[in-house]
Amino acid sequence: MPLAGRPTSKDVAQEAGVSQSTVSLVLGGKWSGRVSPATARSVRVAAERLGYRPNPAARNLRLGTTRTVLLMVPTLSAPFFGPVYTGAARVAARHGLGVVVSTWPDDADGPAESPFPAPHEAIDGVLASSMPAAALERFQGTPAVLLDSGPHADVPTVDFGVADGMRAIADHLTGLGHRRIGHVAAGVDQWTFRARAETLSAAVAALPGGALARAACAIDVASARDAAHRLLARPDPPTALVCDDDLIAAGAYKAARALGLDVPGEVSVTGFDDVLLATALEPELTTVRLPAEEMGAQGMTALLELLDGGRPAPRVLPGRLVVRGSSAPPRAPLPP
Amino acid sequence: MPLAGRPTSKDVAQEAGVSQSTVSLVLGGKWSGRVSPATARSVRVAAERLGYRPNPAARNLRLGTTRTVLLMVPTLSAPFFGPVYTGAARVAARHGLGVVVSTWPDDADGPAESPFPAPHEAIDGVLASSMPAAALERFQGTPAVLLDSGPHADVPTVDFGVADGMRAIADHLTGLGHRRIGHVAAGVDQWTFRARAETLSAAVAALPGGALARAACAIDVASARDAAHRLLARPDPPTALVCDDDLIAAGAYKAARALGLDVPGEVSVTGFDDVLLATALEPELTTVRLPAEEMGAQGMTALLELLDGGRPAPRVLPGRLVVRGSSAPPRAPLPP
DNA sequence: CTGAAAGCGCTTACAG
DNA sequence: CTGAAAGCGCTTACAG
Repeated sequence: MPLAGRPTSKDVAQEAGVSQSTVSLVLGGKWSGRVSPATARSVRVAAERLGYRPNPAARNLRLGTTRTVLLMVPTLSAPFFGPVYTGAARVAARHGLGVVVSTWPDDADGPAESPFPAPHEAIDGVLASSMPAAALERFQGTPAVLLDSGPHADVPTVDFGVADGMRAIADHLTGLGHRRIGHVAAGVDQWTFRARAETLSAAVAALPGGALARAACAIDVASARDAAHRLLARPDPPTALVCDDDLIAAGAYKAARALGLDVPGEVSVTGFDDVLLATALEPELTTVRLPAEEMGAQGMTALLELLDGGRPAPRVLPGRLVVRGSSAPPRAPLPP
Repeated sequence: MPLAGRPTSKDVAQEAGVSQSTVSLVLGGKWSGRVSPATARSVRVAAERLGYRPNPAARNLRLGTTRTVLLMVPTLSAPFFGPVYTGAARVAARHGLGVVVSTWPDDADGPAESPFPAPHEAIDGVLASSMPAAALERFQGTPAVLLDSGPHADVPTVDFGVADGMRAIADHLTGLGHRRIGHVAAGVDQWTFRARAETLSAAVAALPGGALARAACAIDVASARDAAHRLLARPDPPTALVCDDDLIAAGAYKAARALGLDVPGEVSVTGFDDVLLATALEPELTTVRLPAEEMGAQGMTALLELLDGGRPAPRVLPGRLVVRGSSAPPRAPLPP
């Protein structure tokens, strides 16, 4: 019972010798012209002496709003979500709102079927990022904006121009002369990865002589390394590995090195996202920069609009191809 | 006014033709033996039909607890905090608590002096990680545990054995034969970095012929690269760079490469933390593994103890030296 | 088995 | 300038 024993505004009132409503007026900053300066001062002194802090639950109940927004993400370990939060928090702060982050509850634990909101759902709205296809029901009744989760009929969305980004990668590589492409694909059930796979498939299929091989992996270095290794060990290995994520590209680098293949001399590698890791790698990674912070900001803007009773239009944020040192023309094939 | 118009338990009661207290009993799962199954069913149906969700603010006020804990971190962009969250959330879930994350508010925005808690402080307790020296006052009155913030007289703490970890790095390098050490130091006002600097200084000072040069940087690749470059460009360059963070080590790699220096052949590099990046780099990074997830778990355990009225003892979690490919004996000095 | 009522701690008309 | 009172939406004794 952590709040038990905490002083309330009533205690402060008693200490200051005034009424509870006067305390509320003074500490709420609405006293000028309504309470004498001397009384206000004594209230402040009493509050300070008692270490009084208003009970947020009471205030939230009374006001009908918590001025807090929840950002839901699949994981906090992916570097992508830091900037999303930053962008959202920046816009929120400008409107006097706080942002709090949480991850999808592990369905392993606890009764998933509780009709009750999780406690941290004492919030005004939700920004749900990179949602697994299903999980939207949890928010019925809570204003929500979907980030990086694909188009949706009923809910406002902010997405990246993933297809354009993937096409830019494909164009870049085929422009360099690559024809045998390997796709090291994130085996994750999210819209963005489905869109990446479909776009790449279509782009390579449209290419005379194009051939696509695909290997799926988890979004971690070891799993990506193994998947890339499978592709590179084929009898007709790809000359370029298109990776669904910068982290996956790091795994591809490792696979190439293990096979004694130079990047980009013997195999080109591309990433997706342009997180910090992209420039920490050697060679620096050709990738598509996704404006994560902008996604957070636009998402929060849309949510504010929604909370205001508006119907925010879907937004799509273009990615941008960033060519660095990991892509080059394929080595001329040796005569058979 | 996002909550306006939402159905309340009163609406459900009316819809089901029962009293509000019966609704509360049924939906709260405390009805068996007190409400007839038929009534319970009709309440559930009515709640479903109206899309009723209990108001968490009312429930929190009534119960005096939110069953939510706030994890405060300096930034969400550092990969270190993902595992801290995971560990804390795991322990919390076991006790029916939720964890929510937030960053230190940018003091730039807003009136820092508000006597009111930020809205997201509708919580039972705080896990404050890697605090800037000052910021503790914000929690007066809220049960708090300090993570990675150094010892504290009044507040329970969980810390890493940073000094031991740094000594292990120093011993490893001096054991290899290094004498001229460069410290690429995080210029951040946090206990952990002060402890790292002091320990390294002492270790090198205790070493016959030991010499330490230090350059400070921000915790990002570019800033670290510049700092490392300054050290390596000295007339008597260090043969080993001790970096305060794995990310800083990535910058040191870049500086070495820019100067044509092989790692570890011509300069050894060590990191700290052992985040994912450490094994994505080439060569893989010698570093100290800090058990971040364990810190989150132990911190939450301590907080639960505190909420239970206990006085949890300070905890120190040992780091572990992980030797990989980035450290080697120094090249024998050429005769003068 | 069911309902009327108290009360959590605030904010804000309203009365004086 | 100040205070008494209503009410936000719950949970939980208590009475019947």
